[in-house]
Amino acid sequence: MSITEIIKEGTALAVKELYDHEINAGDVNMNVTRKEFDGDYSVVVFPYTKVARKKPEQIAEDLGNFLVEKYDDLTKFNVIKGFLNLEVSDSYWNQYLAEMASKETYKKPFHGEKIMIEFSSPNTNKPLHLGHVRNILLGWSSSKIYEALGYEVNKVQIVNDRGIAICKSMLAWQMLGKGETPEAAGIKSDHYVGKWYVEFEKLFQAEYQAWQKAINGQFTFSTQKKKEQDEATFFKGFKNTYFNEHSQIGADAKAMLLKWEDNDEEVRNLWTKMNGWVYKGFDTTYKNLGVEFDNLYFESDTYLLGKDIIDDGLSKEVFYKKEDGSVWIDLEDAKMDHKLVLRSDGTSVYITQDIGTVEKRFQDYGAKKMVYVVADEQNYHFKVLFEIMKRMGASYADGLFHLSYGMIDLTTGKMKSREGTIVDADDLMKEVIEAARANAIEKGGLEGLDEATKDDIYRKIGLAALKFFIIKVNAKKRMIFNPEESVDLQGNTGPYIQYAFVRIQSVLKKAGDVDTSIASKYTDLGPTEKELIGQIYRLDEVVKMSADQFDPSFLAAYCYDMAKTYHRFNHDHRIINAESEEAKAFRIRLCEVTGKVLKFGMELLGIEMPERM
RNA sequence: GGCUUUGUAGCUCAACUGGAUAGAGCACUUGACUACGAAUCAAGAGGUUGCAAGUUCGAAUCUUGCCAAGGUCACCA
Repeated sequence: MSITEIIKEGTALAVKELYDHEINAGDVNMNVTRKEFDGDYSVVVFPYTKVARKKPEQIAEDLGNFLVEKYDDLTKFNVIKGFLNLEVSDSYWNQYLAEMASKETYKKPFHGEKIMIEFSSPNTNKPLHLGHVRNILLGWSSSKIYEALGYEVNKVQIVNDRGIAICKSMLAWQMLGKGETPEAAGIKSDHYVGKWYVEFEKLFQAEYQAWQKAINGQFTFSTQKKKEQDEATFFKGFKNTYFNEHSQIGADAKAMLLKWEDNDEEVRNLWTKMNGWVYKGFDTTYKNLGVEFDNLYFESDTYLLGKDIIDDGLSKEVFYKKEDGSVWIDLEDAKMDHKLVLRSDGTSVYITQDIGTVEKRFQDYGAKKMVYVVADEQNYHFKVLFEIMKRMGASYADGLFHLSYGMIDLTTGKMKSREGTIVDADDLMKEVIEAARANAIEKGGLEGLDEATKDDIYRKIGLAALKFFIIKVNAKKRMIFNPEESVDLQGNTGPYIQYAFVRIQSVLKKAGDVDTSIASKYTDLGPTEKELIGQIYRLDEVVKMSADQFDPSFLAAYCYDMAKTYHRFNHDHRIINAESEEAKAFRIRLCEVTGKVLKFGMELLGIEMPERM
């Protein structure tokens, strides 16, 4: 039994024996003792004042005596106000450390359960940006965390490879590209397709501007404007209508989409070619980010799915049909709205294909847990989707989870493609690696290594800075991205944690072969040493919490705290020239385990550790 | 307007899910390298947790009402 369980169970037992009152061991209110007090764990005794009919101080005294008397691993206690501070024996910590040192890995063995996690899921008309980076880091890290807990994880993305957006890129390339290729243009291929998307927008805007000044535009403005509305505001709001009803180039793009749906050979060939460029570019970006997927779903394969489920749902009266033939679901009793699931012409909408796709995924893989990493702007969509699946009686409905994360703002405001403030993923990675390189060269410390090894280290440091900067923030919250802070190497950063690891490797290397078997004879653990073991002890709990809440930021905070404690430990204690052989053995072992835990934890965040830096 | 999320130090974020004097980093001031790597450590200063009530032995956390910011309410995806 773990020491925390002993304390909880023991407290429950004490309350039963001393005050004749049943409590659940799991409900015992216990936490790590704050630094300013003596002890390792603290039990809050206020909740027992009613059943004990005593003052909190007296209750704490009673419980403390009971626990220390009964359990050898609890050696001392002190009482401050309503808090019972317990001290764990050095031998317990020492034994625990030995156990952790002997483990090959901290990963749990496969237990048979499966989970599918969807993340990234880009559109194919433009390259990946900062928003995708947060998405990918959350998805990747969650995958690693579930793997560490013994799940089989299927990492998937749905590639939004069809629709009006890619047709815009295709049309612009067809009109102005003159058969050029990304290679010929010397541009990374996904950026090249993105370029044509921008070109389309330019053409469209030019056409729209001209129309606004011409007689048709002026007539529309004067007849349809709201009171007091000026011309600029009106035309801003009118853009979509113009695209759909008046624009020539808009009509051309839509015609192309129809041809695509009709399997027109020429359009399909162009589509295959340009999407191919995009995938090639994405592959590079994913590789540089250090992520990969197990399965891809393409929207072009799935966008027609779901209609049969709608039919099924109609017969089950989950849905209802309006007179015009459109199909709806009434979710008012779940505090939502009426929602369209099939158009009056029988074609599907966004949610229809999601209904079909979720069923397909369950048939493909059979995971009871299926997770969608998607920004919080789609909260309502997923609420509706999950409610529909529940009403359809899907066996996996309770295992559906929307890992909803806040969008990223820049210090200058929101990211908006129209205002050119999108932070590109490739550029960003390049910048952080360059910053790491410049800094490392300035600091020195990599003498004697060849260029390739150095480059690999710069890459690890730069990416650690970027990734940790993003993943340390609570996933649900909106975050502000400051490019300068994202390349910081000091303080609460990825490189700070890497540096703790590098120091450990350096110590271990210098120490050479040390017989750690005598570590258990070291019986005079200092506060910092205990604190460090106490943190190591929390590993399982933190991984579990990150998994349960689908939020790697807990793990990020954990790694940082541990690195911080290690740096202090390293500063306060002599390791190689310790005061005794036992102390040396113990500290070497503590270094080993801390290094292993840090590396393990950071790996779950998708961050690599360098041996030197 | 309905629903929803957020508001904590100058800035970026925490607070183990209701516990002790609300903690870190950055920036600022000061000290520590002939100690196993100073990308480090130590110290200082910085707070009416948006505002106001309420529940509780105890509230940043729960409830309600205001204030502010974001998201969403398409036969778009």
